[in-house]
Amino acid sequence: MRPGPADLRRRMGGRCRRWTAPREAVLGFLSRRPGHVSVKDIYGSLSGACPGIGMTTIYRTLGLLERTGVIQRITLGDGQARYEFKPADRKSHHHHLICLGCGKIIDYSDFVQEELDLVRKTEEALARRHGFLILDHNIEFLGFCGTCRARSAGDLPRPVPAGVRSARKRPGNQKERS
Amino acid sequence: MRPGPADLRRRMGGRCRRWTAPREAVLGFLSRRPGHVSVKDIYGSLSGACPGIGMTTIYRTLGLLERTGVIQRITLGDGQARYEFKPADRKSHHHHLICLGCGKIIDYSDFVQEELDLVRKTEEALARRHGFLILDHNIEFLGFCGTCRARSAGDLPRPVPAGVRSARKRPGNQKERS
DNA sequence: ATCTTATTGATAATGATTATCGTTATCTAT
DNA sequence: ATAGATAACGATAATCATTATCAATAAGAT
Repeated sequence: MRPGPADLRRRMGGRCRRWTAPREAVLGFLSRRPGHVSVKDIYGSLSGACPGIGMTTIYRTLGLLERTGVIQRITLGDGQARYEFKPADRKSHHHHLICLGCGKIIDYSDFVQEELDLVRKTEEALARRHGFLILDHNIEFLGFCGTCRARSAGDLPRPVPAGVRSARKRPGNQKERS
Repeated sequence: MRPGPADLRRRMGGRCRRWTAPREAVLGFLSRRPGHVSVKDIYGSLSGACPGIGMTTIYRTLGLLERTGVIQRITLGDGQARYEFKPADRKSHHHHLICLGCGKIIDYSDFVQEELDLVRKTEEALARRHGFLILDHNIEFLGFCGTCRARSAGDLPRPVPAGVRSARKRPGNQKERS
């Protein structure tokens, strides 16, 4: 079942001094909404749960949630960070499949077992060889989805690369920053 | 041996109409310098090879090189894109090990074989299941390097998360558009 | 109910990346 | 070599995601 307010707060452990309406609203929204959410998505969706919430507060709260480990930050290179709620159970581990044509993101969770084997082995070796403590990992596949494959069959030298960054073509731009 | 001007240009195939001094300078610099280079690194290093080159040109050239597949763009989330030359040979395939404390990046190329097995299997399944054409993949491990482990032994609730994003604490910020 | 101070939010500042647009220089054809 | 068409350059202004400030507000402790 979906986590309630008390559960959400509990997940913060002693990592914050005060639990406020904006924090409840942001975390609640993320926990309830699957997928990769941008800051503007959040801002635009909180008029009900927390009217008058400011962008600054959202950014600050996201930073808090991220370092607490309750949410994950994802940077695709389109100049805008995305956030994703991390369910408490380990089962929901997944990775991303990104279309370079339209920017669509697909989550997949196949081969989790094989992946974990590889990852565990790699982690041990990296720890031994470089003195690193591994906490997390990301795997992403880049390519073209069915629709984009059909549309752009073999015209590589197009003016704009087409890529996750295609979003940049519009108005201003990011910064991407990563 | 290191690729010469003619080699560099050849690698562009028919993907650009004219070969110019700025392009030669940017690609030459990247091909010669290992690691993850920022736009400012490039700008600051080209006073010799191409005096007077403008930021705009650098950005445009990087975009061209990226969609041609000669270089790879890396976004770590610190608001600044990095670029890396892709050697022609397949041997140099590697991934990144990122320290959340100081942002240091270590390249590693262990377990390439196991990784390739996993990747191939995953690619086939994803292609079948989602109609995707996979072109590339990225794997990165996040954690703390030896130095940072020692320094911050167990004081998680620190004001600033410490993370790749630590760079953001300084002056302005990204936008990490990546 | 009162007090301390963590949080908030309006506003200005930052800085990476793009859009413009007149100028320059690469290639092609002569 | 030379001339012409136009791809590419570069100075400058514009965008926009993210941060820094700072006075006002409100959680949580006493």
